Amino acid sequence: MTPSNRERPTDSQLSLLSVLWSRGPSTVREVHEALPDDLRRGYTTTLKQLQLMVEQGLALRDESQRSHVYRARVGEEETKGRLVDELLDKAFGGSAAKLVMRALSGRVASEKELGEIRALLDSIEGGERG
Amino acid sequence: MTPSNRERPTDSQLSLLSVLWSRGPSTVREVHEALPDDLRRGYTTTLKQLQLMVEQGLALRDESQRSHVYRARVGEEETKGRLVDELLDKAFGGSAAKLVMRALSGRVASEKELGEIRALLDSIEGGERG
DNA sequence: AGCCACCTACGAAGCTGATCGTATAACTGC
DNA sequence: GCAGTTATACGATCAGCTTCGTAGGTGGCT
Repeated sequence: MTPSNRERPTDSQLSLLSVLWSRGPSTVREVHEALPDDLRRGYTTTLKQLQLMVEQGLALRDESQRSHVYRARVGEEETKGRLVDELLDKAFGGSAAKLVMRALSGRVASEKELGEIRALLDSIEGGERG
Repeated sequence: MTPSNRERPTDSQLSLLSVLWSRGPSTVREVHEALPDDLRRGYTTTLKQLQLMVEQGLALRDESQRSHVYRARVGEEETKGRLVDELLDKAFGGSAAKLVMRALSGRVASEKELGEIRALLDSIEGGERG
């Protein structure tokens, strides 16, 4: 039932998806303009990518207008979750804890973020014990 | 001074590095045999990969024996840390907390792991406050 | 109608990574 | 010394991603 089972975006596709996730349904031009400068290429490149993404099941498009409107077909949470899972398998033998530790030791997290993580840990432990 | 600044392994190279990290210096054959079945290709494929990895600065080799002995040139912690950082930038806008939450909500971590994460949080907060 | 701006479609080229086949060198045992 | 086994070296292929140029359609405006 989940429409997107095997589709994983490339880095470049992920940057377009990010635009779609944050802007919602958008034309090629809108996506193109919304891209950060360092990721923006030619207009037709953005177009082609979006077309490919439709072919690959990552996006949908509405052709009812002259300027086609694209929207993400894969969810943000789901997609990012998959990326994390992949990294987990590839590099951490599936151990989320190891990944978490590496993520936290590498970068400085704000106190607010640390608090959120604690809260998450609480909810996990609370939910699992009972 | 860090010998490996730009080298990031591909998925396939990462699997070879994992063998080198766990086995230590190894011949091509040893690496080849140590690979999990689903990642093992032809022998010459493993050979070629290791040769490329030397070229790219990911591995070193000792040619003093007939069977060359390869060892990782990049550190495990460092390399995995870089992979995490990349994902962080690509998908989580650099927010370690978001990645951590996704990692923890996706998979079940053991209580031991959760405890370790808590300890890590403690040490971060303890170290940062004063 | 004619022109211009903007749109989509499509194909080509360049690059990288992965995989393998084949050629060739070196050791091992008889 | 020869055969067989095991190594390395190297080139070729294939596939996928990225990027762009160009062609052709559509709409608006004068």
